[in-house]
Amino acid sequence: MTRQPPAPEPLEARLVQAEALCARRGARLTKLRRDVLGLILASPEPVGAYALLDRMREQGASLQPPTVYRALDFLMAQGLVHRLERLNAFVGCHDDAPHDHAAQFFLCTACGKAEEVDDPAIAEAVAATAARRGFAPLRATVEVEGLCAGCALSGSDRGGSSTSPDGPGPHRPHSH
Amino acid sequence: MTRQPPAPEPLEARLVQAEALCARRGARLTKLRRDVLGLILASPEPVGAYALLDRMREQGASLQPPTVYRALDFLMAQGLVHRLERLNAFVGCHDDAPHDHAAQFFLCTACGKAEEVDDPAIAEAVAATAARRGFAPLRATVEVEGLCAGCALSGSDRGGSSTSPDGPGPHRPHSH
DNA sequence: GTCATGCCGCTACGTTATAACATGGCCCAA
DNA sequence: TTGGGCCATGTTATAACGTAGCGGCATGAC
Ligand SMILES: [Zn+2]
Ligand SMILES: [Zn+2]
Ligand SMILES: [Zn+2]
Ligand SMILES: [Zn+2]
Repeated sequence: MTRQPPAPEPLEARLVQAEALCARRGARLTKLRRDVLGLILASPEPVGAYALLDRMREQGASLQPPTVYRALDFLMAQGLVHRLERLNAFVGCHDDAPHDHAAQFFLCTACGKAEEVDDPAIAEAVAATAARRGFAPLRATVEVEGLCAGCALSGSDRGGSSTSPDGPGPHRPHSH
Repeated sequence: MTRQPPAPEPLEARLVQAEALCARRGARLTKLRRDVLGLILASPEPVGAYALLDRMREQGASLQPPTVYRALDFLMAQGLVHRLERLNAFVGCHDDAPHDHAAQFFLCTACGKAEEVDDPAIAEAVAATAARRGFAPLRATVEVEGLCAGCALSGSDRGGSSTSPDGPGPHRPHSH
């Protein structure tokens, strides 16, 4: 039980998919960029740029902040990763064919996980309000903090080890 | 024409109102906090913490980052100011009786202004999606970047100096 | 070949935020 | 009056996040 495989197989598949996507666009998913993307996709939680830096270095690479940020810029431009403003962190896009799309995020303050959703109703509500004000939107940041389904259950329904064995706690709530 | 008074009068009124509000709650709007709030309210655009620090020092104060951040924490806890995640900056709440309320922001990348709105439709759309996922939201960040009505006009309708004489440009677009 | 382009290594720096500890005033009880 | 709890602030240092700018090197076009 030294490591459990949450999703080790789809990772490579997603990398291959990303490669194909970039190739189709004439963009170059270099080894560095691919490695960074791999680390992001492998992480169960959003990753900060400096955490990525550390992990790359642990893997033998020798690089500096600008290199990681450039890779992140590329990946964001390709829509392969999103930036979470509240966390100063990055997550892989869950879309099958990533592009520059409107997305919303639900961030659990207990377990630290980020769920990406693409809800047209939210996007439309925002667009409608913008239109009403004569505002021309370019991109919208929607990030909701709270408790995910699992943590909300184990938090209120004390004693019931229904879905998630360990309750909320271990994660630092990220004060802000 | 060295200075035009955009809203110099309501400022003091809003400070008095904030004082009354805090008093009613048993919170103490000290001189420091009041000064910080005053600077934020006086600014036509969102202000960064270190910009506040500089302005406080220009006014003779001698303080360090933690002091400003503590004041900002207090003001946010009272709902008197909001933090804009995309800008790492702060704005005064436009609500008449500020409290901890859901708000959305429209940020103009041309003129740098931030418009606060409180649109129930957006809040409800977010809440509905959260409920559907079993997610218990605590607070939502909604920040839309784009061009405000004035800048959108002067940007597309070149030559027409309808409302805003100077087109978009002088403001640094804040890359991210 | 050689030239342009794009990617990356690297130094140095700028910006934003917090930890940790010390100080001073205020109120109240002993 | 004296001590202690509480809150706001002062102070020092450092953590965390992000960028400017330059130069080298590979790749691919001509
Ligand atoms: Zn996405
Ligand atoms: Zn959770
Ligand atoms: Zn508000
Ligand atoms: Zn504008």
